[in-house]
Amino acid sequence: MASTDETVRSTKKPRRTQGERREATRSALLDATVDCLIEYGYNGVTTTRVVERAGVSRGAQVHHFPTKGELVAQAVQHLSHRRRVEMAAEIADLPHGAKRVEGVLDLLWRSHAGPLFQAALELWVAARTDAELAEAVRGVDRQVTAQIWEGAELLFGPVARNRAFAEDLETALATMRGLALLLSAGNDPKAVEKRWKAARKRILAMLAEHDPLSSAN
Amino acid sequence: MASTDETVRSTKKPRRTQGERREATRSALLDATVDCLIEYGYNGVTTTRVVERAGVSRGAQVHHFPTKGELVAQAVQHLSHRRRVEMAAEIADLPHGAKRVEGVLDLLWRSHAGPLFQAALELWVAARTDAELAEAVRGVDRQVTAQIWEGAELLFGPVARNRAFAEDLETALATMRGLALLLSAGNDPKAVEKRWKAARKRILAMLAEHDPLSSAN
DNA sequence: TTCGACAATCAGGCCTGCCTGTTTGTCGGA
DNA sequence: TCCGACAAACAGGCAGGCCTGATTGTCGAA
Repeated sequence: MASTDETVRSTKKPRRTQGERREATRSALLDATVDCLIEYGYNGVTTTRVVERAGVSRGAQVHHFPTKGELVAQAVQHLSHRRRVEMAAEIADLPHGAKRVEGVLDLLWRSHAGPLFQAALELWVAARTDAELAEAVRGVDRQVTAQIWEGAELLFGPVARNRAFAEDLETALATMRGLALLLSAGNDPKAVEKRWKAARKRILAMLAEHDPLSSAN
Repeated sequence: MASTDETVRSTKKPRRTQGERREATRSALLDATVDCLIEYGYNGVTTTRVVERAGVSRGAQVHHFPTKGELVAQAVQHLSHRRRVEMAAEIADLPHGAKRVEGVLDLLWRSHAGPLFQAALELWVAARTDAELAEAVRGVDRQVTAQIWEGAELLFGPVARNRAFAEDLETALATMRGLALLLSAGNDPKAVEKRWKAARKRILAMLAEHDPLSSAN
Protein backbone atom coordinates (compact mmCIF):
# COMPACT_ATOMS: atom_id res chain seq x y z
CA MET A 1 0.00 0.00 0.00
CA ALA A 2 1.07 3.51 -0.64
CA SER A 3 1.13 4.31 2.98
CA THR A 4 3.43 7.22 3.57
CA ASP A 5 3.89 9.36 0.50
CA GLU A 6 0.59 8.98 -1.25
CA THR A 7 0.57 12.52 -2.57
CA VAL A 8 4.00 13.90 -3.23
CA ARG A 9 3.67 17.64 -3.21
CA SER A 10 5.74 19.33 -5.83
CA THR A 11 7.62 21.52 -3.41
CA LYS A 12 8.62 20.06 -0.11
CA LYS A 13 8.27 17.39 2.46
CA PRO A 14 5.04 15.56 1.84
CA ARG A 15 4.18 15.03 5.45
CA ARG A 16 4.80 17.58 8.11
CA THR A 17 3.51 17.64 11.60
CA GLN A 18 1.39 20.56 12.70
CA GLY A 19 4.13 21.85 14.92
CA GLU A 20 6.57 21.84 12.02
CA ARG A 21 4.18 23.64 9.74
CA ARG A 22 3.42 26.18 12.41
CA GLU A 23 7.00 26.87 13.23
CA ALA A 24 7.97 27.07 9.58
CA THR A 25 5.51 29.78 8.61
CA ARG A 26 5.99 31.54 11.91
CA SER A 27 9.72 31.93 11.51
CA ALA A 28 9.28 32.68 7.83
CA LEU A 29 7.06 35.59 8.79
CA LEU A 30 9.43 36.81 11.46
CA ASP A 31 12.46 36.53 9.21
CA ALA A 32 10.60 38.36 6.50
CA THR A 33 9.70 41.08 8.97
CA VAL A 34 13.32 41.57 9.96
CA ASP A 35 14.34 41.55 6.32
CA CYS A 36 11.78 44.20 5.50
CA LEU A 37 13.05 46.20 8.44
CA ILE A 38 16.54 46.09 6.97
CA GLU A 39 15.51 46.72 3.40
CA TYR A 40 12.65 49.18 3.71
CA GLY A 41 12.93 50.60 7.21
CA TYR A 42 10.30 50.56 9.90
CA ASN A 43 7.60 52.44 8.08
CA GLY A 44 8.24 50.23 5.09
CA VAL A 45 7.30 47.15 7.06
CA THR A 46 3.86 46.46 5.72
CA THR A 47 1.98 43.25 6.27
CA THR A 48 1.57 42.95 2.53
CA ARG A 49 5.29 43.03 1.93
CA VAL A 50 6.04 40.73 4.82
CA VAL A 51 3.51 38.21 3.62
CA GLU A 52 4.80 38.44 0.09
CA ARG A 53 8.41 38.00 1.12
CA ALA A 54 7.64 35.17 3.51
CA GLY A 55 5.82 33.36 0.74
CA VAL A 56 2.67 32.84 2.75
CA SER A 57 -0.79 34.27 2.55
CA ARG A 58 -2.51 37.06 4.40
CA GLY A 59 -4.58 34.54 6.25
CA ALA A 60 -1.53 32.76 7.58
CA GLN A 61 -0.11 35.98 8.90
CA VAL A 62 -3.29 37.03 10.61
CA HIS A 63 -3.60 33.56 12.06
CA HIS A 64 -0.23 33.67 13.75
CA PHE A 65 -0.12 37.39 14.46
CA PRO A 66 -3.62 38.82 14.65
CA THR A 67 -2.35 42.38 14.59
CA LYS A 68 0.65 44.03 13.04
CA GLY A 69 1.78 45.16 16.45
CA GLU A 70 2.12 41.59 17.61
CA LEU A 71 4.05 40.67 14.51
CA VAL A 72 6.51 43.47 15.07
CA ALA A 73 6.77 42.77 18.79
CA GLN A 74 7.65 39.16 18.11
CA ALA A 75 10.05 40.30 15.41
CA VAL A 76 11.86 42.37 17.99
CA GLN A 77 12.56 39.25 20.01
CA HIS A 78 13.40 37.36 16.86
CA LEU A 79 15.89 40.02 15.89
CA SER A 80 17.58 40.00 19.26
CA HIS A 81 17.79 36.25 18.99
CA ARG A 82 19.37 36.45 15.57
CA ARG A 83 21.89 38.99 16.79
CA ARG A 84 22.78 36.75 19.70
CA VAL A 85 23.21 33.75 17.45
CA GLU A 86 25.33 35.75 15.05
CA MET A 87 27.64 36.78 17.86
CA ALA A 88 27.74 33.40 19.53
CA ALA A 89 29.06 31.91 16.33
CA GLU A 90 32.08 34.18 16.49
CA ILE A 91 32.76 34.04 20.19
CA ALA A 92 34.27 30.60 19.94
CA ASP A 93 36.92 31.92 17.56
CA LEU A 94 38.05 34.66 19.91
CA PRO A 95 41.68 34.57 20.88
CA HIS A 96 42.73 34.14 24.45
CA GLY A 97 45.35 36.08 26.29
CA ALA A 98 46.43 39.63 25.63
CA LYS A 99 44.61 39.96 22.31
CA ARG A 100 41.34 38.89 23.86
CA VAL A 101 40.00 42.38 24.49
CA GLU A 102 40.80 43.52 20.98
CA GLY A 103 39.03 40.51 19.60
CA VAL A 104 35.93 41.20 21.64
CA LEU A 105 35.90 44.84 20.61
CA ASP A 106 36.21 43.98 16.94
CA LEU A 107 33.47 41.43 17.31
CA LEU A 108 31.20 44.00 18.90
CA TRP A 109 32.01 46.50 16.20
CA ARG A 110 31.25 44.05 13.40
CA SER A 111 27.94 43.43 15.06
CA HIS A 112 27.19 47.13 15.10
CA ALA A 113 28.29 47.66 11.53
CA GLY A 114 26.07 44.86 10.25
CA PRO A 115 22.53 45.04 8.96
CA LEU A 116 20.96 43.56 12.07
CA PHE A 117 22.01 46.58 14.05
CA GLN A 118 20.43 48.83 11.47
CA ALA A 119 17.23 46.92 12.01
CA ALA A 120 17.50 47.39 15.76
CA LEU A 121 18.12 51.07 15.14
CA GLU A 122 14.90 51.34 13.19
CA LEU A 123 13.05 49.80 16.10
CA TRP A 124 14.66 51.99 18.73
CA VAL A 125 13.88 55.17 16.90
CA ALA A 126 10.38 54.09 16.05
CA ALA A 127 9.79 53.06 19.65
CA ARG A 128 10.14 56.66 20.74
CA THR A 129 6.78 57.51 19.27
CA ASP A 130 5.07 54.12 19.44
CA ALA A 131 4.02 53.07 22.91
CA GLU A 132 3.26 49.47 22.01
CA LEU A 133 6.55 49.01 20.23
CA ALA A 134 8.35 50.74 23.06
CA GLU A 135 6.97 48.17 25.45
CA ALA A 136 8.28 45.32 23.35
CA VAL A 137 11.64 46.92 22.76
CA ARG A 138 12.14 47.73 26.42
CA GLY A 139 11.36 44.20 27.44
CA VAL A 140 13.80 42.69 25.01
CA ASP A 141 16.48 45.26 25.74
CA ARG A 142 16.25 44.47 29.39
CA GLN A 143 16.86 40.79 28.86
CA VAL A 144 19.56 41.50 26.30
CA THR A 145 21.55 43.74 28.61
CA ALA A 146 21.14 41.17 31.33
CA GLN A 147 22.64 38.57 29.04
CA ILE A 148 25.40 40.95 28.04
CA TRP A 149 26.60 41.43 31.58
CA GLU A 150 26.11 37.78 32.23
CA GLY A 151 28.41 36.99 29.34
CA ALA A 152 30.75 39.88 29.94
CA GLU A 153 32.84 37.93 32.37
CA LEU A 154 33.14 35.14 29.85
CA LEU A 155 34.25 37.65 27.24
CA PHE A 156 36.50 39.91 29.22
CA GLY A 157 37.45 37.86 32.20
CA PRO A 158 37.08 38.77 35.86
CA VAL A 159 37.61 42.49 35.22
CA ALA A 160 34.04 42.56 33.98
CA ARG A 161 32.87 42.59 37.56
CA ASN A 162 34.68 45.85 38.12
CA ARG A 163 32.18 48.69 38.32
CA ALA A 164 34.44 51.21 36.60
CA PHE A 165 35.16 48.74 33.84
CA ALA A 166 31.46 48.28 33.22
CA GLU A 167 31.02 52.02 32.94
CA ASP A 168 33.80 52.28 30.42
CA LEU A 169 32.43 49.40 28.46
CA GLU A 170 29.08 51.14 28.27
CA THR A 171 30.84 54.23 27.01
CA ALA A 172 32.56 52.13 24.40
CA LEU A 173 29.27 50.64 23.30
CA ALA A 174 27.78 54.10 23.05
CA THR A 175 30.64 55.15 20.82
CA MET A 176 30.00 52.17 18.58
CA ARG A 177 26.33 53.02 18.34
CA GLY A 178 27.18 56.59 17.50
CA LEU A 179 29.53 55.48 14.75
CA ALA A 180 27.07 52.92 13.42
CA LEU A 181 24.54 55.69 13.22
CA LEU A 182 26.71 57.35 10.63
CA LEU A 183 26.19 54.34 8.42
CA SER A 184 22.45 54.85 8.54
CA ALA A 185 22.91 58.51 7.76
CA GLY A 186 24.56 57.51 4.53
CA ASN A 187 28.21 58.19 5.28
CA ASP A 188 30.88 56.36 3.40
CA PRO A 189 31.51 53.02 5.16
CA LYS A 190 35.23 53.41 4.53
CA ALA A 191 35.25 56.74 6.32
CA VAL A 192 33.25 55.32 9.21
CA GLU A 193 35.67 52.43 9.46
CA LYS A 194 38.49 54.91 9.68
CA ARG A 195 36.82 56.70 12.53
CA TRP A 196 36.31 53.40 14.25
CA LYS A 197 39.99 52.68 13.97
CA ALA A 198 40.69 55.94 15.76
CA ALA A 199 38.08 55.30 18.42
CA ARG A 200 39.28 51.75 18.88
CA LYS A 201 42.70 52.92 19.97
CA ARG A 202 41.17 55.12 22.61
CA ILE A 203 38.82 52.44 23.83
CA LEU A 204 41.57 49.88 24.12
CA ALA A 205 43.69 52.24 26.14
CA MET A 206 40.73 53.04 28.30
CA LEU A 207 39.85 49.43 29.01
CA ALA A 208 43.46 48.43 29.53
CA GLU A 209 43.58 50.58 32.65
CA HIS A 210 41.33 48.12 34.41
CA ASP A 211 43.49 45.17 33.64
CA PRO A 212 45.58 44.67 36.77
CA LEU A 213 48.33 43.25 34.61
CA SER A 214 48.38 42.96 30.90
CA SER A 215 49.80 39.50 31.37
CA ALA A 216 47.27 38.53 34.01
CA ASN A 217 45.66 35.86 31.88
CA MET B 1 15.03 86.78 12.40
CA ALA B 2 12.18 89.08 13.35
CA SER B 3 9.02 87.59 11.99
CA THR B 4 9.65 83.89 12.38
CA ASP B 5 8.87 81.18 14.90
CA GLU B 6 5.17 81.85 15.03
CA THR B 7 2.14 80.28 13.56
CA VAL B 8 0.37 82.56 11.20
CA ARG B 9 -2.28 84.74 12.79
CA SER B 10 -4.93 86.03 10.51
CA THR B 11 -6.18 88.54 13.01
CA LYS B 12 -3.07 90.29 14.23
CA LYS B 13 -1.65 92.48 11.59
CA PRO B 14 -4.23 93.65 9.12
CA ARG B 15 -1.56 94.99 6.81
CA ARG B 16 1.13 92.63 5.67
CA THR B 17 3.12 92.63 2.55
CA GLN B 18 3.08 89.57 0.34
CA GLY B 19 6.61 88.71 1.28
CA GLU B 20 5.74 88.79 4.96
CA ARG B 21 2.72 86.61 4.48
CA ARG B 22 4.71 84.20 2.39
CA GLU B 23 7.53 83.92 4.86
CA ALA B 24 5.14 83.56 7.77
CA THR B 25 3.25 80.57 6.45
CA ARG B 26 6.42 79.09 5.06
CA SER B 27 8.21 79.02 8.37
CA ALA B 28 4.99 78.03 10.10
CA LEU B 29 4.85 74.97 7.90
CA LEU B 30 8.51 74.13 8.43
CA ASP B 31 8.28 74.58 12.17
CA ALA B 32 5.19 72.44 12.24
CA THR B 33 7.02 69.77 10.25
CA VAL B 34 9.87 69.71 12.73
CA ASP B 35 7.41 69.63 15.60
CA CYS B 36 5.59 66.68 14.06
CA LEU B 37 8.94 64.99 13.60
CA ILE B 38 9.59 65.37 17.31
CA GLU B 39 6.12 64.42 18.44
CA TYR B 40 5.10 61.70 16.01
CA GLY B 41 8.32 60.54 14.41
CA TYR B 42 9.13 60.47 10.74
CA ASN B 43 6.36 58.23 9.55
CA GLY B 44 3.98 60.30 11.65
CA VAL B 45 4.78 63.39 9.63
CA THR B 46 1.72 63.65 7.44
CA THR B 47 0.81 66.68 5.45
CA THR B 48 -2.56 66.70 7.15
CA ARG B 49 -1.01 66.98 10.58
CA VAL B 50 1.56 69.52 9.49
CA VAL B 51 -1.08 71.69 7.94
CA GLU B 52 -3.30 71.39 10.97
CA ARG B 53 -0.51 72.25 13.38
CA ALA B 54 0.74 75.13 11.28
CA GLY B 55 -2.73 76.57 11.24
CA VAL B 56 -2.86 76.89 7.50
CA SER B 57 -4.80 75.11 4.84
CA ARG B 58 -3.89 72.30 2.54
CA GLY B 59 -3.79 74.68 -0.36
CA ALA B 60 -1.18 76.84 1.33
CA GLN B 61 1.05 73.87 1.92
CA VAL B 62 0.78 72.63 -1.61
CA HIS B 63 1.43 76.13 -2.84
CA HIS B 64 4.73 76.43 -0.99
CA PHE B 65 5.79 72.79 -1.11
CA PRO B 66 4.18 71.02 -4.05
CA THR B 67 5.26 67.62 -2.81
CA LYS B 68 5.79 66.17 0.61
CA GLY B 69 9.36 65.38 -0.28
CA GLU B 70 10.12 69.03 -0.81
CA LEU B 71 8.51 69.95 2.47
CA VAL B 72 10.63 67.45 4.34
CA ALA B 73 13.77 68.38 2.47
CA GLN B 74 13.30 72.01 3.40
CA ALA B 75 12.50 70.96 6.94
CA VAL B 76 15.87 69.24 7.14
CA GLN B 77 17.58 72.52 6.46
CA HIS B 78 15.22 74.29 8.79
CA LEU B 79 16.03 71.85 11.54
CA SER B 80 19.75 72.24 11.13
CA HIS B 81 19.24 75.99 11.23
CA ARG B 82 17.26 75.75 14.44
CA ARG B 83 19.91 73.56 16.01
CA ARG B 84 22.57 76.05 15.03
CA VAL B 85 20.60 78.94 16.46
CA GLU B 86 19.97 77.03 19.65
CA MET B 87 23.66 76.41 20.12
CA ALA B 88 24.73 79.88 19.09
CA ALA B 89 22.60 81.31 21.86
CA GLU B 90 24.63 79.39 24.42
CA ILE B 91 28.07 79.81 22.95
CA ALA B 92 28.28 83.37 24.17
CA ASP B 93 27.87 82.20 27.76
CA LEU B 94 30.71 79.74 27.57
CA PRO B 95 33.50 80.29 30.07
CA HIS B 96 37.01 81.03 28.96
CA GLY B 97 40.17 79.49 30.24
CA ALA B 98 40.57 76.06 31.71
CA LYS B 99 36.86 75.34 32.04
CA ARG B 100 36.27 76.15 28.40
CA VAL B 101 36.46 72.57 27.14
CA GLU B 102 34.08 71.33 29.81
CA GLY B 103 31.64 74.05 28.88
CA VAL B 104 31.75 73.14 25.22
CA LEU B 105 31.26 69.46 25.97
CA ASP B 106 28.27 70.15 28.17
CA LEU B 107 26.84 72.42 25.55
CA LEU B 108 27.22 69.72 22.92
CA TRP B 109 25.65 67.16 25.21
CA ARG B 110 22.65 69.34 25.96
CA SER B 111 22.18 69.72 22.26
CA HIS B 112 22.21 65.95 21.83
CA ALA B 113 19.88 65.34 24.73
CA GLY B 114 17.31 67.81 23.41
CA PRO B 115 14.35 67.19 21.16
CA LEU B 116 15.95 68.67 18.08
CA PHE B 117 18.50 65.89 18.04
CA GLN B 118 15.72 63.35 18.26
CA ALA B 119 14.24 64.94 15.18
CA ALA B 120 17.56 64.71 13.38
CA LEU B 121 17.78 61.09 14.44
CA GLU B 122 14.45 60.38 12.82
CA LEU B 123 15.71 61.88 9.61
CA TRP B 124 19.01 60.03 9.64
CA VAL B 125 17.41 56.68 10.16
CA ALA B 126 14.68 57.33 7.65
CA ALA B 127 17.26 58.49 5.13
CA ARG B 128 18.77 55.02 5.03
CA THR B 129 15.80 53.74 3.09
CA ASP B 130 14.64 56.92 1.38
CA ALA B 131 16.83 58.08 -1.47
CA GLU B 132 15.27 61.51 -1.82
CA LEU B 133 15.54 62.22 1.89
CA ALA B 134 19.07 60.86 1.92
CA GLU B 135 20.03 63.40 -0.69
CA ALA B 136 18.69 66.26 1.39
CA VAL B 137 20.20 64.96 4.61
CA ARG B 138 23.59 64.42 3.07
CA GLY B 139 23.65 67.90 1.67
CA VAL B 140 22.78 69.50 4.95
CA ASP B 141 25.10 67.28 6.95
CA ARG B 142 27.95 68.24 4.72
CA GLN B 143 27.45 71.92 5.31
CA VAL B 144 26.86 71.35 9.01
CA THR B 145 30.10 69.48 9.54
CA ALA B 146 31.87 72.14 7.55
CA GLN B 147 30.50 74.75 9.90
CA ILE B 148 31.42 72.64 12.90
CA TRP B 149 35.06 72.48 11.99
CA GLU B 150 34.95 76.08 11.01
CA GLY B 151 33.69 76.97 14.46
CA ALA B 152 35.77 74.39 16.29
CA GLU B 153 38.71 76.70 16.60
CA LEU B 154 36.47 79.33 18.06
CA LEU B 155 35.15 76.80 20.55
CA PHE B 156 38.27 74.92 21.51
CA GLY B 157 41.05 77.24 20.55
CA PRO B 158 44.02 76.51 18.32
CA VAL B 159 44.16 72.82 19.30
CA ALA B 160 41.21 72.31 17.02
CA ARG B 161 43.58 72.37 14.10
CA ASN B 162 45.38 69.36 15.47
CA ARG B 163 44.50 66.31 13.43
CA ALA B 164 44.54 63.94 16.39
CA PHE B 165 42.35 66.29 18.36
CA ALA B 166 39.80 66.33 15.59
CA GLU B 167 39.73 62.54 15.59
CA ASP B 168 39.15 62.44 19.31
CA LEU B 169 36.44 65.04 19.06
CA GLU B 170 34.70 62.95 16.46
CA THR B 171 34.91 59.99 18.78
CA ALA B 172 33.41 62.09 21.53
CA LEU B 173 30.57 63.18 19.29
CA ALA B 174 29.93 59.55 18.38
CA THR B 175 29.71 58.69 22.06
CA MET B 176 27.19 61.46 22.58
CA ARG B 177 25.10 60.22 19.69
CA GLY B 178 25.24 56.70 21.07
CA LEU B 179 24.07 57.90 24.45
CA ALA B 180 21.37 60.10 23.00
CA LEU B 181 20.15 57.07 21.14
CA LEU B 182 19.32 55.50 24.48
CA LEU B 183 16.87 58.32 25.06
CA SER B 184 15.00 57.38 21.91
CA ALA B 185 15.00 53.77 22.97
CA GLY B 186 13.08 54.77 26.05
CA ASN B 187 15.76 54.52 28.72
CA ASP B 188 15.41 56.53 31.86
CA PRO B 189 16.87 60.01 31.25
CA LYS B 190 18.39 59.97 34.71
CA ALA B 191 20.26 56.77 33.94
CA VAL B 192 21.45 58.13 30.62
CA GLU B 193 22.64 61.28 32.31
CA LYS B 194 24.63 59.14 34.70
CA ARG B 195 26.28 57.35 31.84
CA TRP B 196 27.10 60.67 30.28
CA LYS B 197 28.78 61.76 33.47
CA ALA B 198 30.99 58.68 33.28
CA ALA B 199 31.74 59.20 29.60
CA ARG B 200 32.37 62.88 30.15
CA LYS B 201 35.27 62.13 32.48
CA ARG B 202 36.88 59.94 29.89
CA ILE B 203 36.34 62.41 27.11
CA LEU B 204 37.79 65.27 29.09
CA ALA B 205 40.87 63.28 29.91
CA MET B 206 41.17 62.29 26.30
CA LEU B 207 40.89 65.82 24.96
CA ALA B 208 43.17 67.23 27.62
CA GLU B 209 46.08 65.29 26.16
CA HIS B 210 46.09 67.58 23.18
CA ASP B 211 46.24 70.73 25.20
CA PRO B 212 49.93 71.61 25.33
CA LEU B 213 49.33 73.32 28.63
CA SER B 214 46.13 73.46 30.56
CA SER B 215 46.82 77.11 31.10
CA ALA B 216 47.69 77.73 27.50
CA ASN B 217 44.94 80.28 27.03
C1' DT C 1 -5.51 -0.70 11.29
C1' DT C 2 -8.88 2.22 9.18
C1' DC C 3 -12.04 5.75 8.94
C1' DG C 4 -14.34 9.92 10.01
C1' DA C 5 -15.08 14.02 12.81
C1' DC C 6 -12.70 17.91 14.52
C1' DA C 7 -9.24 21.37 14.98
C1' DA C 8 -5.38 23.81 13.24
C1' DT C 9 -3.35 26.00 9.45
C1' DC C 10 -3.57 28.57 5.42
C1' DA C 11 -5.56 31.17 1.12
C1' DG C 12 -7.77 35.19 -0.76
C1' DG C 13 -11.15 38.73 -1.18
C1' DC C 14 -13.84 42.78 0.92
C1' DC C 15 -14.20 46.98 3.42
C1' DT C 16 -12.88 51.08 5.87
C1' DG C 17 -9.96 54.70 6.81
C1' DC C 18 -6.06 57.58 5.89
C1' DC C 19 -2.57 59.94 3.03
C1' DT C 20 -1.22 62.32 -0.97
C1' DG C 21 -1.53 64.88 -5.21
C1' DT C 22 -4.74 67.48 -8.15
C1' DT C 23 -7.98 70.75 -9.36
C1' DT C 24 -11.09 74.52 -8.97
C1' DG C 25 -12.53 78.65 -6.68
C1' DT C 26 -11.80 82.95 -3.66
C1' DC C 27 -9.44 86.86 -1.60
C1' DG C 28 -6.24 90.58 -1.17
C1' DG C 29 -2.20 93.13 -2.37
C1' DA C 30 0.62 95.44 -6.16
C1' DT D 1 -6.99 94.80 -13.36
C1' DC D 2 -3.67 90.98 -12.63
C1' DC D 3 -1.25 87.74 -10.08
C1' DG D 4 0.30 85.61 -6.02
C1' DA D 5 -1.49 83.53 -1.67
C1' DC D 6 -4.70 80.68 0.18
C1' DA D 7 -9.06 77.71 0.85
C1' DA D 8 -11.54 73.47 0.07
C1' DA D 9 -13.38 69.64 -2.22
C1' DC D 10 -12.15 65.48 -5.10
C1' DA D 11 -9.94 61.16 -6.59
C1' DG D 12 -6.70 57.43 -6.62
C1' DG D 13 -3.98 54.32 -3.96
C1' DC D 14 -2.66 51.63 -0.22
C1' DA D 15 -2.40 49.61 4.36
C1' DG D 16 -4.64 46.94 7.85
C1' DG D 17 -8.29 44.36 10.01
C1' DC D 18 -12.15 41.07 9.18
C1' DC D 19 -14.48 37.31 7.22
C1' DT D 20 -15.32 32.98 4.54
C1' DG D 21 -13.79 28.96 2.65
C1' DA D 22 -10.32 25.30 1.48
C1' DT D 23 -6.69 22.18 2.96
C1' DT D 24 -4.15 19.42 6.08
C1' DG D 25 -2.87 17.22 10.40
C1' DT D 26 -4.67 14.95 14.76
C1' DC D 27 -7.07 11.88 17.45
C1' DG D 28 -10.57 8.85 19.00
C1' DA D 29 -13.64 4.99 17.99
C1' DA D 30 -15.03 0.91 15.49
